Amino acid sequence: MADKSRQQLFEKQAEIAKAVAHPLRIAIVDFLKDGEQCVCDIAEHVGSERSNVSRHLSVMVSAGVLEYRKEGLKVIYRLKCVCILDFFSCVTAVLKQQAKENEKLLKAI
Amino acid sequence: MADKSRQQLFEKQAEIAKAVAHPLRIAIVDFLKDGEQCVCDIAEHVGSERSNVSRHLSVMVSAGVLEYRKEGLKVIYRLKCVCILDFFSCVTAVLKQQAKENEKLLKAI
DNA sequence: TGAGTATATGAGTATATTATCACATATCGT
DNA sequence: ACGATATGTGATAATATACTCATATACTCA
Repeated sequence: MADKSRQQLFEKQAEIAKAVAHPLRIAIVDFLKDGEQCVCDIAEHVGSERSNVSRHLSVMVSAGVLEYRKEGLKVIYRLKCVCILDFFSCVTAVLKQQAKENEKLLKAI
Repeated sequence: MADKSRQQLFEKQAEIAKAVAHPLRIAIVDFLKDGEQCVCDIAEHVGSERSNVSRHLSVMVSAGVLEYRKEGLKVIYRLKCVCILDFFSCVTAVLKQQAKENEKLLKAI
């Protein structure tokens, strides 16, 4: 039983991880950390088509990473849980470690 | 310029996120949080074929999430950066929020 | 009501990811 | 050197994901 629900937990976690495991989606989250934005402005900022961005946004909404509100013609998206930004500090830590290793390698040449 | 290197940063971050964006890989990381393990034991613990697990492991090594050492016949994997566990507290926070909302919904019925 | 704008979605294609099987490689003990 | 065991990898098929274009929907304002 614990096994089955553990499995489900892992799947749910994977869904959330997948939701931010794409360069464009990371760019979107990064943009939204400074405040909510409409699809239109997001698309322009990340340099992709609106329809594509719209789809990426809905993936992140499904995963529970983003939420939105409608305002007239526009749909405005924002981070649902700011804690998603912690994810990036974690990722950044991994990157820094890699950079440190590369530096060591370079010095060793 | 900042744009190009930003793009690269997002891609690198996505690579790391992808590395843990799979139920089996999350199960592996969860297993390894208690200490290093060989492929054999990991495969048994997560209930998958060794060759499959081996591939998942190498993905995570490439991304910089895991590292390994060889000991006789065995190859023993461990978390390279414990900070990857922070990722799970972040994901858990998202899940808890979702659970809270579902609870509210239930009560409203 | 009708033109214009923002967003979402269906369909199709291209690409990436995953699991499996068979086989290769490496290491150990005898 | 030989058999046994652990791990890694190539090839393939199944599946999932991403992007684009065309179109649908929803809202605003004149």
